[in-house]
Amino acid sequence: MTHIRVRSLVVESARPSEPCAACDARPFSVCNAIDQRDIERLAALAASLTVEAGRTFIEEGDPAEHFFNVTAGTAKLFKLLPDGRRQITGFAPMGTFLGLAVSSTYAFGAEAVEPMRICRFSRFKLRALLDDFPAMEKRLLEVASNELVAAQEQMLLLGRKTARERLASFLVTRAACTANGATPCGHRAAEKVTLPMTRSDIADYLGLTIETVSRTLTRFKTERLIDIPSASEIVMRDHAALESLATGLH
Amino acid sequence: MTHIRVRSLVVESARPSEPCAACDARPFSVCNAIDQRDIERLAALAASLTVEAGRTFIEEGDPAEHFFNVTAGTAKLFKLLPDGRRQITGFAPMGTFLGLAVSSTYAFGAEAVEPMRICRFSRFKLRALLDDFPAMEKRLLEVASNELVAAQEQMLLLGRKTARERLASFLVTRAACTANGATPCGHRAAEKVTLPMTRSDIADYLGLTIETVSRTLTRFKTERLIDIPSASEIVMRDHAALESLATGLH
DNA sequence: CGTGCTTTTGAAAATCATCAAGTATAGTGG
DNA sequence: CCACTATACTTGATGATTTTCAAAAGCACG
Repeated sequence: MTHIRVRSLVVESARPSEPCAACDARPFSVCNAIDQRDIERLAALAASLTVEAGRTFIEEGDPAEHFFNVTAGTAKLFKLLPDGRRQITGFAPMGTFLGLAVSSTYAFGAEAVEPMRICRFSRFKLRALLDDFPAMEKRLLEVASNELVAAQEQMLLLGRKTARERLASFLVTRAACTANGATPCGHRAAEKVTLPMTRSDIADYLGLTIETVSRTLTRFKTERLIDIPSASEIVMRDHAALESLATGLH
Repeated sequence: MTHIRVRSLVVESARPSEPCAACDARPFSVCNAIDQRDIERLAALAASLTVEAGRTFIEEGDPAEHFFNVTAGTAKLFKLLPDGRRQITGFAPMGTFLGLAVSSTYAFGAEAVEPMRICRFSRFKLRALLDDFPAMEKRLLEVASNELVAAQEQMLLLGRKTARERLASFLVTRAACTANGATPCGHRAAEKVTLPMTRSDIADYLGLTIETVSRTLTRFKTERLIDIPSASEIVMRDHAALESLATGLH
């Protein structure tokens, strides 16, 4: 198989190997706003790419030529300061649409946390297509609205919550959004939370240091709020306590 | 961290006293996506209200029955924790569209910083109207995208910037967005920045305490970066230095 | 010219960051 | 399969920025 390097990602096929009609991520993405009979038009625009773990596939400040859709795996979205300080603004699981912006350059970077598959669309062509599919534009507005709400919640966390509250919030949200089977963001609280990201990622997401993340999790463990069978697995032992911590009730 | 809760707001007229066609805020708002000849349909949905300074006109968690458009004055948008900790997630100047959300309840509160005029729309009716005006829906998506970018920038500030950097960022952004005449968010850097909000508001916006805000501004003054003719007026004496501070260059 | 509010300033305290080892864990090649 | 190395994670001691507590100084308003 010939891998062609385009900037920092690997192009596996110009045509989606699994066309939109059979896409696993479709039920969770804006694409499902397009009817079965029209889906071919979307598929014609899509390039399916593989991104290996740790690879940056959107570079902050680069010309924004594409939209992306995460079809498998998870990405982290981040912004950097010149001296290297990093803020992860969100994690993008399967179904996430990326690249919404009016600006001509990307306002954030994106890097694969785990091996990923993404769908890439020409910004220009997808914009044109959107004119024919107002339903998809409506979905995009819904998605953007939801992200805005999530962003405000995150601002509350970053601006006003303690380290303990931040970690509790993170775990509770993760538990609600953990992929149990296929659902990327269900509502049932999971017992076990899988963390595909490193402590460093968590720290940069919560505005803390890795040491504080580690210490806080250890303390949760000694307090019997969680178990830590492995570094990337957390078992919620006292979901109620964590939730009340997360909402700021000490 | 003052929290005065007032439910009702002052309704001045069911019909806009200044109809949409002659609205000062229209050039800066999503409403200008609607043609002159169709603007009456929008005006028919709009109720123009006066909100006195300090009044809460959106209560977090209340049923989201309306959209709002700020036609004069400035609002602060915020989220609260049960113990009163507050995070201001943004300031909404003239032209801002409020209430975008899929949820049936408001995800944030809104309170007038200065005397305001707002346009109120029934969520249900405006949604219906939007189906006839895809251009306005497109504008809404643009607006939401821009706010998302701003939110990410704010997360970087809250999660990773020092107090000095936060204040510098705040002043630089304010300078760029200060209403010089009519433009609510121009690009020319203003010398003088007017701060309609209190130190407490600034603190809650930047994730700091009022004391830290005050001390940091005083230090900027002794360092000749700014002048503070009055508590609500800041003169940028060294815009370049503030900008490099804001971007994290010490 | 008080009265109540916001703002400023000072001193002490605390949370979280930094510096520094030490311990798992995973991936690699012998 | 096992050592070996690199990386990630944990734990401890110290330190600094920011918060908290406290009080004085400005300012607006009746």
